[in-house]
Amino acid sequence: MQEMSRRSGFSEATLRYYERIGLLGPVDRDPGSGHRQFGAATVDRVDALACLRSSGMGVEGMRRYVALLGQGDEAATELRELFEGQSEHLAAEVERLRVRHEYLTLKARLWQAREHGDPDTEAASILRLKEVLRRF
Amino acid sequence: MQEMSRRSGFSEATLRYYERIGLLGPVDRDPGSGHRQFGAATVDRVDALACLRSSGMGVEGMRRYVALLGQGDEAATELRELFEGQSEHLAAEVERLRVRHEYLTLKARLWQAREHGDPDTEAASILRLKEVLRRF
DNA sequence: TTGCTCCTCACGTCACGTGAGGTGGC
DNA sequence: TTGCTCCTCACGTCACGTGAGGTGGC
Repeated sequence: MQEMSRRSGFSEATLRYYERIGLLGPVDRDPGSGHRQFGAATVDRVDALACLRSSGMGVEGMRRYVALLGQGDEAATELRELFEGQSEHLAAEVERLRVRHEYLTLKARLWQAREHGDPDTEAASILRLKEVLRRF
Repeated sequence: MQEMSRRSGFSEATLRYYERIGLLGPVDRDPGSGHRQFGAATVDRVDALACLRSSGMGVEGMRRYVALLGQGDEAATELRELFEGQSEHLAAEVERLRVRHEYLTLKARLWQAREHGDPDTEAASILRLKEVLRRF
């Protein structure tokens, strides 16, 4: 369980929740302890779900993905489109986050300049911040 | 309002919520209509909040940021540390998302191969997927 | 015996979203 | 008059988080 959580980035609570609402399909249990035994197919599915979730897909979308999976190769076109769409979505998100990362770095530099009383670096940081803000 | 929402990426509902809980400080109003008039200082603050939110900071963290802002240069060290921390956090997140983006792209290619009955591309995609999964 | 990891179940929480009903200015 | 954008307020929602109380195997 712990390992699955680390691998996927989902919390243990989230994985239990996903199983409960049917996103994971049937999950085997250890007969003695009742602990979950995630099979290879479930691991693969959770990998995909983790990427889809990261790309902004919600629970309903993931339900749709699971439903398409159940149709196998018949749904190949829809599955391709689904992954293409989320891939583009995530690419755009990554780009936005890169800009915001630059902003945060510059803000750190700005406050460092103020911390040490360095007006030149401060002014330069402010200028570069304005550049970055244009890309918002 | 609309413009502020687009610029920041926050929904209008979120901006109203943030104002209500005190994150935005005092916001001017048009005397006739009661519509919000975001001043330059508020715009700057919302820019910063948007980047901090994107880097995973929650409402409590943003409250802390606003409190530090109120202390001005006295809190320069804490503000530098705050931005440095969130910057690193976001950098790591961007890296994780880049890997996941690659995964989604490969999955799209995989289903495209199945769609067109192209077993070579399918096999190649599966191999590259295994590579990507090692970087999870 | 003592940790450690896992379990279920009920309820709580965070960060907003939504809908009703209404207003000011082109 | 008709859109359009904004407003408030109350309630709803989504996606989990948490805590209580408990279990199996080193």
